[in-house]
Amino acid sequence: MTLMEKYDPKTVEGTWYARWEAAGYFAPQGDGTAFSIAIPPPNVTGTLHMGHAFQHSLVDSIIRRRRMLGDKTLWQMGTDHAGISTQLIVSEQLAREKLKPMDIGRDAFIDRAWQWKSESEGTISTQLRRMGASLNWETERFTLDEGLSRAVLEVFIRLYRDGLIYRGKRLVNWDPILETSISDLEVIAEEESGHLWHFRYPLEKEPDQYLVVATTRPETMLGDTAVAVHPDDKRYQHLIGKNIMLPLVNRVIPIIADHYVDQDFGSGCVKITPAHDFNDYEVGQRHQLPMINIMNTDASLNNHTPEPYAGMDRYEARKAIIESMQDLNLLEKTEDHKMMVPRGEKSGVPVEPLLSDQWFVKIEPLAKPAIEAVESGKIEFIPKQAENIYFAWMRDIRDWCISRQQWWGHRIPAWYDTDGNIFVGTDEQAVRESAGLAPEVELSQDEDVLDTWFSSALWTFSTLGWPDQTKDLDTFHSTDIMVTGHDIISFWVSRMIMMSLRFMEEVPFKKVYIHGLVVDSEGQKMSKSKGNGLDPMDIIDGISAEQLVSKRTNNLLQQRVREKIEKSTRKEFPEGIDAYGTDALRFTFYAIATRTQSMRFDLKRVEGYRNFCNKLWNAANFVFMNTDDHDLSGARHDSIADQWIQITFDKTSRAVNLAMDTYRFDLAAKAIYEFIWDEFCDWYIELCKATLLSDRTSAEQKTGTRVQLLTTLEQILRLTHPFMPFITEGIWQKIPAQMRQHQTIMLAPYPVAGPKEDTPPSRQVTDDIDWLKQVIGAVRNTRGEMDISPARPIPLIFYKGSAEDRRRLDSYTELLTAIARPESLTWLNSEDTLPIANTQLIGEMQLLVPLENLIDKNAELQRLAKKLDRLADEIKRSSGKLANQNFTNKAPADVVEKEKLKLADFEQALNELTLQRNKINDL
RNA sequence: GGGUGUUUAGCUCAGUUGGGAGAGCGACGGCCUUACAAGCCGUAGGUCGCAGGUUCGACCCCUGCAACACCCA
Repeated sequence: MTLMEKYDPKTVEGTWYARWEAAGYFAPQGDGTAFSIAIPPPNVTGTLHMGHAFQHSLVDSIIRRRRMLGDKTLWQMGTDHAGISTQLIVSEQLAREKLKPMDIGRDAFIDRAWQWKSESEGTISTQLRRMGASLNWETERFTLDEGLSRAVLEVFIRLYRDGLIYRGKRLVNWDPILETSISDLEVIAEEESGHLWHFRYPLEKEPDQYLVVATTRPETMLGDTAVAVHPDDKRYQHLIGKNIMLPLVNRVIPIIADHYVDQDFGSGCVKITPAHDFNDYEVGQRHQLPMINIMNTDASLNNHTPEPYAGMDRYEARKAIIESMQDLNLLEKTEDHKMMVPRGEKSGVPVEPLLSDQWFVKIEPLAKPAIEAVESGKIEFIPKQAENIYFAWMRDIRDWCISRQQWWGHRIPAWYDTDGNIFVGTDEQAVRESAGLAPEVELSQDEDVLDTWFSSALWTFSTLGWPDQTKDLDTFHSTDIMVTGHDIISFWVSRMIMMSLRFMEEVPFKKVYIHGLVVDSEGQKMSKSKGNGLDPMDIIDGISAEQLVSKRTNNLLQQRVREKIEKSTRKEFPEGIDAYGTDALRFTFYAIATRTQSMRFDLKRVEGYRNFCNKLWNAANFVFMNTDDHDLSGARHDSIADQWIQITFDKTSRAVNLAMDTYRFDLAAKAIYEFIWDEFCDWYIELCKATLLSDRTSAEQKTGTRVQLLTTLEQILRLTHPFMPFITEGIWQKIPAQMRQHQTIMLAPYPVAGPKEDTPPSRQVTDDIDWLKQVIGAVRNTRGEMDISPARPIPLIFYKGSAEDRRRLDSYTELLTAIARPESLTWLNSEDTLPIANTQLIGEMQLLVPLENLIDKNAELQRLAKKLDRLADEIKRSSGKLANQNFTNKAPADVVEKEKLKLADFEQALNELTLQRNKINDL
């Protein structure tokens, strides 16, 4: 049963996923320990980006390994409704029909949103399946489905009753395009260049005197209700308590003293606009300043502002105000200024701090136990340092604004009567009943919906059936680990911890693995606007340069940006992207999953692992070629190589299991890669050829080798399956059935080697193979250095060897002959005279290749000179160390002893090679 | 401004109790050796960011500095 000649990922990956899913392998089974992970819910209408692909690859390896280890494993699937994003998309669809949401109304809008959801929800699931993610689809959930909505209601109502949800007028981040509040976390502040305008504010009683205030946002002056100076600022102390006549508005406002002011910034005077700046808001609270809201929800100025500014857009007003101030000779100067501009993550426009009625969760009482859960170790962050991000956020946390002025989401279960009294309950009927409201009392429900993260915060338990006490909830909560990015600790991880502790009275997960960010080969964050993103599907399936360019520049409005992206894309991917397959992509993710905050993604790396797949494929091909059509049931005799490969495999499986237990995916990948390529392919298979191709080896020996080839391959496949699920299943299914006790490799046991085996017999085996490797290495070295074709047999002389060397040479002549291709093997004792020869040292023993007819005298002398130089350096270093009494006195005895042995080795090598050099020199 | 992290071969990165600097890719040289040229064999290449300190001994621990990245103001 030979395999195809060349590894083709498309053919290999084929239909396995569909078969696994149909067979129900992803569902929890057996009666092992429960092990569960909840997927960080992707947006239901979204697509899979590199970060997702990376993250889910990591989780899938964890899940697949646990499943193979016999755990009752659940990877819970689900999606969220992505409130703002979806609202935006539907609004854009409407805009193309020249409609606004208001034109069609709330119900029709929500219908459109559901329609869009059903059209696009398949994308992300298909992509997850392409990644091989072994999610349990049978219990898939959605934040807006019936059960999860019930959970949201329950939580809202209970928090409200407990006084942890309140409604209030607060300054919130307002997105003037979306016309909704957004949370702190949905605001992206980036440095931009702007201006600092210095305005003169005249004193009320002495109009010829003035203070200078500097502002980056002149339009807000219309809402100023104070000017603040630092209490210790000597320049202004005499003015504290006096008043300013606010220009343009002609409002009298006080000069106050507050420590918030930075004396060294600008003039040291700060205008205070409590209704339009977060810091000013705090100052305003401290000094009981009036708050004057000067903006409408679209960021135009409202009628609290004087003519002619009322009705102007904020930037129009800015221009007009600067001009007016200049006309009044109140503009002292204008400076260029770099500042952080907060923009809405979704809309991209600068957000406005705006005073409005919003719903809030009082965080402090929830945060306290959440902090304790991490401090006490009930929840463990991996890596540990990530806890700092969490603590920093949690200890300085503000109340969470949970209302959004949108339609797509969980509508806030609050009703108002005409007097503005608030009633909270599951529905209007329930509210009326519990509040004993007469039927004629008019009630209207709050128009707003809840922040998407409010429902996501309940994720670990709501997906398992809560508020119902289901069996799944009982079995799988707390979940075992949450795998997510550091950017989402505050958004989501912290909130899940708070909510789970409150409502489940247990942690949502026992561990949090925080992974880094996947960035492009230049170290830049991947983003649509930069056009440097990669689609995981394109790496799996391949894509032409043309398609890639059009994909990256699609939907980009600015011509200049399009051209730039096209240019950089064509430069980086002149030939497009090859189809590398899921297995190679996944393996790349494991290999780069180190402990750093960001990982550069380089396609060269994927190519390397695609080659690795090809290597594995061909190794399997070799194994099958040599085992098919052979009777493997007969007596077997295991060679040294057969024993060695099993010992080495066990070592590898120990390393992989340890790496996975400590979440070092990179080390696991490395151990597997090195075992398969270096040990199995480069050494074991080559050694096997010696046995299999020789007519001097017995049938028992051949059988031993054939069985061990198959056994090792089968174990490799199981060890590698969690990382590369497709190729491993593909090959595994071709292993003779009697060696497979399961229908699928997915449910076959994961290789776990017993305690470390360092018994004398096993050490003997590995030492012997090491000796063989060294001898063969020395021969190859000689051939390489002396430019002798591998096809040309050369005489080999073993000189000054020990009895052990002699035993090995006698035992492994067959193997040595097959690989090293000697013309002859000669054993010389130390008293024998030596021929002129190339010399390689193997411990005490020398391996000589006589130089007659082979020699290039100068080249050989050069080679030896180089080696001698190196040895001289080492000897200098080593002897210097040993001459230092401090070292010999203070260092541990074994370290000193080791150093002495080293020095002796170096010196011996130096002597031998010097002798050689002199001989050659004399030629 | 505060916090976190990074700085090791040309590139991307490992280096887990402080004791002889590693891998992959790339480069160079040689091989169509009967699984694999997506391969095989070999070679070269590093004051481990800089400056101090601790130590018999520092890529590793401490201090300072620099550059870069991310997070929070």
